[in-house]
Parts: sequence; structure tokens; C-alpha cells
Amino acid sequence: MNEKNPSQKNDFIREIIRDDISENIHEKIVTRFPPEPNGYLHIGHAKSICLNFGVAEEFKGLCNLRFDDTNPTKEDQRYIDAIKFDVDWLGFNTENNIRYTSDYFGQLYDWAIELVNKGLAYVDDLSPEEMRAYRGTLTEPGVDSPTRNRSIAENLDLLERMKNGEYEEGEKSLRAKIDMQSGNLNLRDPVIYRIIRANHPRTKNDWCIYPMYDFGHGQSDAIEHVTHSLCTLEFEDHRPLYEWFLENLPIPSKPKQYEFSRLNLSHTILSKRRLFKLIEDGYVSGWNDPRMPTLAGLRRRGVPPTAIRDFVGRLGITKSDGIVEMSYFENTIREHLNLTAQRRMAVLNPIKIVIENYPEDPDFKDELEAINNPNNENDGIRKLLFSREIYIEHDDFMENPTKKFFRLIPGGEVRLRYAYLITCKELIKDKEGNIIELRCHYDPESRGGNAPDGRKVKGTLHWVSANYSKKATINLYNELFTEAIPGSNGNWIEDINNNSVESLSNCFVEPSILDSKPNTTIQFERLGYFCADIDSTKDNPIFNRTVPLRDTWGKKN
RNA sequence: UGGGGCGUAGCCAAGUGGUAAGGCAUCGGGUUUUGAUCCCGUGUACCGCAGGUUCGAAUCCUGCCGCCCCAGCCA
Repeated sequence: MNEKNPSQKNDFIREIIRDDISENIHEKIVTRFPPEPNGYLHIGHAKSICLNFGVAEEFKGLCNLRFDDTNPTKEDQRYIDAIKFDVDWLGFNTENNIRYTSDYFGQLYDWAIELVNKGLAYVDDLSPEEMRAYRGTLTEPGVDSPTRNRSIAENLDLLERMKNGEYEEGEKSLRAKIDMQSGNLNLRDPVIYRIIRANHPRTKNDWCIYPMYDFGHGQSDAIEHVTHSLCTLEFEDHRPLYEWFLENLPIPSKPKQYEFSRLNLSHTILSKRRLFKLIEDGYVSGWNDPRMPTLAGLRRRGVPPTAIRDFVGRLGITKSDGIVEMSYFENTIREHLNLTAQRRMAVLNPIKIVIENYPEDPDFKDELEAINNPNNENDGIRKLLFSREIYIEHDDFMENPTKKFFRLIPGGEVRLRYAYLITCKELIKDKEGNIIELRCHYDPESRGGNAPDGRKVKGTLHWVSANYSKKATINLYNELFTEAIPGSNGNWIEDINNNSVESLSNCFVEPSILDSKPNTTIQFERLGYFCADIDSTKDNPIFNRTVPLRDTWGKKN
């Protein structure tokens, strides 16, 4: 709904932007989405992407996708490529607006020199351990470093040598000279350049010193004429530092930082560190495991990008942090898929039915018509072949039914969707007493699903022809964690759901299902939404359950 | 005992001094060849608590409580 009318979206950030526009403060609204290429994007990032790109769209501005690549020990081209792909997949155009903080390494270095010249930065000899000790604590002020008051000339010389690779990692650093007594730890002479001897994905070995986030971010925003630099709450107390650099440097524009709360989703984790751990320790198969909250995982799971955009749009932008229920996300996915997904039939746990009074002639072709999507006439109809032997869902039969069970029972009549009414005549069991087959009779007059005499049949079952269906593997995915907040009772690893995936290999699907593509999610009637896995082939078809249909019956029983 | 934020129903969230929107969930009911969808109905929110200002406060003031973030040469 918000999606349909973006101009109606209202939150404190858009309010600020509208005010700025009405006061003619900016020529054009510019935002940026600044991921560090050290992992894959997840749904939390989608919130930021939709905000930044969404705002740019709504106010006819621009949004840059800027890779914040200031730490070559963690970053990789692989992630740059994956992030571009994901942003694109979400539906935002990045063709001409990709930037890298590393584009500005030269300018940033010049500005570091400028800060030294102004007496606002110095080269420090403290080791990381010593620096920590000098920094003080949350309640105790820090102490000035012994090398804090070197001459400008000496600092200039030392900085130059740092850049030229004359020192080892950790031996020296460049620090902003602000205030070691500040209550805000970010202002206690933060390091702005450190020595890192690593190959950078873009600048290779051009540099051995790299700017810290705080020194790179605001200035990059300024260079790009970003007007509204939107980030998450944990950067709130970096804002004074962000502004300090902008005030003390001859920057080409004056961006402003605003913070909003990041997305938390129940029953999953949205921390890159933890997602890495799941992969490294083999709890999932990779960044694109369908159980992962990554965009790559959601894509493989069959979640349409429009559903993700709509979902984060419904959440709103505020400064209060909370946990959004996973079921809310699933509901949004269903809402989208209900309108767009074509319907097909598949049987997950088959039980065979033989229709005793049905023609035995193998050349007899009984072609039925089925509607592809009741919500979209343009999707048309398809033909289904019926046969004497079919499969229905094991759960759709009960030998000793409970009172409200209105599916197939001994002696009972039920409708096979788009086909016939059948009545159960006999159960065939194996030696252990398990039902292995049902013998039924059909009413030839009920072709299509209704009897001419108008008798009411409450239950309608999905089915698949034993002769014409195809065998497939179907993965049923459930929540990755058993706890709404993993780790809330101790170790988050212990809250991993051991039943997060159930792989069924004896499933039967309509033949047409084998033609579906991984990016086209379809509904298996009465079961849920599914899509072909990226590893699915004609010979070994594999489908992933995106999300089940709502099941008020199953919930009660 | 430091600094920065946040607190409106189970969840998200409007509200910006005039007497508490909406969505999701829940629980009923109707339609239905998906027990889905769709439609209708359904909530005593002590607006974190306590005072104060005011004819009137979720909105202003004071005090308190709770929760989140910050002590990387990570972002």
C-alpha cells in the first residue's frame, strides 16, 4: 500500500527533507548507501537501501551506491560483485552511480596533511594496547599521548614516512587532536589513518596506510555532495566527529548525518559476524542458503524483491529499536505471491489411490482444465491429465477421523480439484498395518468437480496423476532459530533450529512444474509457495518452499 | 558516578496542547472446487512511572525507572 503511494510515506527523515526542500537549502537531494564489501547484504541492509534509494527517487534526487572499502584486510571483490547484484535485484538502478571510498584516497590523504598543518592531527607512537590504556574508560577520562605535541614539521615528516612504508603495522598511527577528556569516546583523539599491508581489491598496493571509517565517510559524503547521510543508530555518537572533520576541512559541500534504527527480525540473526559463523561452521551451505536472511538466500528461497521492498516500507523509519515478527514478513510475502504466483499441484507425502471403476485402457486420455491463477485471468488455464491411479497427500486421509476432518475417510466422498468426486471403498495395508493404498470409486458425472445432482462435498484435495507426474525433491524450510531472539537465554548457537530444513525426496509434481525457473515462485495448491532451486535440473528437480499457506486447520489440530 | 539514544495494545507505527489513526497477529462470522484468498466484525493501550503547568497534556516542565549503543589502529 505504501508501495503504491510513496509520496505518502512519512517519517522523520522525509519530514526533514521536505522542510529542507521548502527552505530551498539544496539544489538536489543526494543520499548514498554505503556498504562495506566484507560480506553479503541481508534484509536489514534492504531497509537502508530502500530508504536511501527510495528517498532519492521520491525527491527526484540521486543515490550513490558507495563501497566503503577502507579496510583491505576484510574486503573482497567477490562481495563488491554480490552487493551490486543484490541492489540491482531489489530494483534500484546503480548503473551510473557506483562510487568507492577508495576513489578518494588521494584527496583524503591531502586532507590529513591539512589537518596536520592546522595542528589538528598528529602521528602517534603508541601501540594499540597502550592506546587503549591511554583512552580511559566510559567513566574515566583519557590521558594525552606522550607524542601528542610533536611539531607540525615532525608530524608532516612522520606521516610521509608512514605513507612511504617505513613503519610496520601498529607502529605508528595518525590521530585527530581533539579532546582526551571527552565524555564521547569517539572524540578522544581518534585514529584516522593506520598502517595496513594488504592488497586492496581496487587500489592494490598503491597504499599501505588507510583512512578509518570516521575519516573517510563524512568527507566522501561531502565530495559526492550528499545532502542527507542516513545511517543507523550506533553511529549517533560518531556524528560530532563527522561534523568536526567537515568543519575543519575545506570540503566542497556540507552533508548532514541522520540516524534511524536498524531492522531486527525475530527467529533469525542480522549480524555479519554471526552469519559468517553459520557458514564457517557448516550450519548452512553458504551466503545463499535459503534459510539465510541474506538477499541471496531470500532470492533462492523464492521471495520476490517487491515483497521485500513492500515489507521494509511497511515498517517505517524511526529511532526506536524493536524486533519485527518474522510472521509479519511472511505475511507480506504471501500477500504478494497470492496475487502473482501461478497455481500448480504437487504431492509431498504421497499415498496411492486406485480408482477401480475408472477405464483401464492406457490409451484413454482424460484431459481436464485447471485455472493457473484465480487472481489473474491473463495467466489462463492449463490441461491436466487424469488417470486411474493417482496420488494424494497422506495427511488428506484419516482412517479414524476426528469430528471436523472433512477430507477423505473410509466410505466418504471428496472432490479432487478440477477433476472428479471420489469415494473411498477400501484400505490396503502392509504387514505392519500401514496404509499403502486406497481403493476408490469415482463419479463419472462429476467431471470438473461437481455432480449434476448438486450434492455438496465439502472437501477438495489436490492430487497428481501417478502416470503423468514427475518425481521431485522438495525442501521445506522453517525458521533458522527456535528462539525469537537467538541467544537471549545464553549461547545463540544453541538456539539453532535442528529442523530448519526438511528434505522430501518422494514427491510428485505436475509435469509443467519442471519448466519453472528459480526466479518464478509458484503456489502448490493447499500447501504453500515454492520455487525451483538454482541447482534444480530436469533429471533431478528440486524445489524450495518459500513460505507455507496459512493453515488455520493445521494450527488448531 | 561518563557520553549518546529510545520508551503509544503481542509486533510495527501515526500523533507536534483539545480529549488515542492504521497495518500485522488474535478471536468470532460470511463467501469459497485451495480448511488459502476475499469480505465483515472484534482491543478497557493506567500513551514507562510520579509530580507539576494548563480550562484541557501522549504532546510542555521537573524528578525517577527501564531498555539500547559507545572503551577496534572494524564499519
